[in-house]
Amino acid sequence: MSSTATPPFGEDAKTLASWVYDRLRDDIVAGSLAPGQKLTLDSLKERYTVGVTPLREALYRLSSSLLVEAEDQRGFRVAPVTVAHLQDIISSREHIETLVLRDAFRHGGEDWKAAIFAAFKLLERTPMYEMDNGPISRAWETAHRRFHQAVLSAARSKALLHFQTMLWDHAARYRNIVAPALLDEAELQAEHAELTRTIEQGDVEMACLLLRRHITNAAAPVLEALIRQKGQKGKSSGMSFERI
Amino acid sequence: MSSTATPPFGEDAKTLASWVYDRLRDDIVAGSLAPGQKLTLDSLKERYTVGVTPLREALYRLSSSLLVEAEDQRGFRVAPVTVAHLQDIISSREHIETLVLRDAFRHGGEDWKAAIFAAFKLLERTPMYEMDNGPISRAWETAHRRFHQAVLSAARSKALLHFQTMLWDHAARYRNIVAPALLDEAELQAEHAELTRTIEQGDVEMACLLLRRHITNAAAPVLEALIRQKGQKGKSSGMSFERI
DNA sequence: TAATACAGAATATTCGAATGTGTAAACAAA
DNA sequence: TTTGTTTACACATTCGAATATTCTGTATTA
Repeated sequence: MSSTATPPFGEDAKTLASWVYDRLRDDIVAGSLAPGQKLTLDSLKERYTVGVTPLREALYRLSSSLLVEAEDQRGFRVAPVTVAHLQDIISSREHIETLVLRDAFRHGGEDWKAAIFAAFKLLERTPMYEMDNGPISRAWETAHRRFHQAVLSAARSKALLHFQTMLWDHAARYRNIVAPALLDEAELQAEHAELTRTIEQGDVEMACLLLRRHITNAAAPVLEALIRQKGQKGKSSGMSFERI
Repeated sequence: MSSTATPPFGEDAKTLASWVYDRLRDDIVAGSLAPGQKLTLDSLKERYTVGVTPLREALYRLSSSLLVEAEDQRGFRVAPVTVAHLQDIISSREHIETLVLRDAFRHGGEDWKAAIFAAFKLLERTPMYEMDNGPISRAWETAHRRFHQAVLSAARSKALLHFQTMLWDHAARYRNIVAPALLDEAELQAEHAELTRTIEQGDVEMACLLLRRHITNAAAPVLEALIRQKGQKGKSSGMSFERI
């Protein structure tokens, strides 16, 4: 359930602070740390077996990308999940990714298109679910991310790419929390295929349109489910507590 | 030169970490901490008379907004200043602020327009320079920021407003570092006036066009000066060291 | 000469303990 | 009961010291 790896940092993190940052981000995006949940230093110390120093550094980094809320003298909590916020994320992604895609077209060459195709093929071979009604598979999440990254990779704007990454994490979180088993794999993959083909043909306008529509479509069931959830329970499922 | 206030936090910061964060951001944006400069914990400890803990927390926050570069086990440095980066900031601002302004038009009412007018009037009364050939006055910077904030304040998108704030800080830094005494006060204020008037009249398209042009125009002399600087000195003025 | 190895200094990272701040329960007064 | 006050506890913040890593200059070797 929770990511119970011990500090001996497995991958490329060279400090505890970076290691626990990656871990916290993943756990928040995956939903293992619930929206609105209070992040006590003591509980996190136990969960990740690190001291407060690297924890606080990681939490502050996450607060800058709005996945964590920090308030002076009152600690940290996981960013809440609201309909308005999801709508904001979706709409911002549509705008930003369109801008970035145009930028990518301006600077991308054949290698760019080849990388997209490779990422698409890899994604195609990766199943979205490992069990029925289970969570979205980690492997698919990675491949999906890589595909969209490849699509935008030719863009030069560091700033917009930075924003895109932030928005992506938020969108992924909503997918995982609200609609673990709600996505239509075939439909998504068809959209990826069409986007790949259109980019290969060099049709900027159509590609932007498709990307935008892809974001809308993929988010639609998530948004609907969230609206239903929020409508029903006032506080029942301790999933998300609103502002005090 | 440097901001030598002692920790007894003057304004609203309730922790040393937040206080030193504000201070560092201001000093980086003002150029008191030079681009590319190494930010040793020891030197910062002395400069601000705080321990390493709040310092590191503040530095990590700044690294998320790209004003500071952090590298594991190698500490922190002020983000370098480059022509490509400035161009990216300008172009991103044009795109993002246009989006946000459209959003503001969708949701803003008379109170919004009134707030813009008030901020404009305040800015009009604030002189940009206190001495000839000196730095841009703090008061003008604040009033200028407030005016542009007012223009965008009716927008609902938290995400885009967050991005806008980040970009603004970067743009302000380039203004301060590259072209302290280069801006044409009268021209800028004329553009502010025209923008205010156009928004009052409710002309969305024209307002977006003007805002975009304002960003371009205001940045132009800064960009030119930077290109000249970079062209001349390889390393002479220890102002900016490029990547290793 | 160039490349490598090493010692010592400089620096970054992390922990545990001390301090300060907010919060909720217990109590007192109205 | 309601309102305000105190107190005790939980928690966040911060420091100084201990540890680990990187950097710099010097010596060694091919």
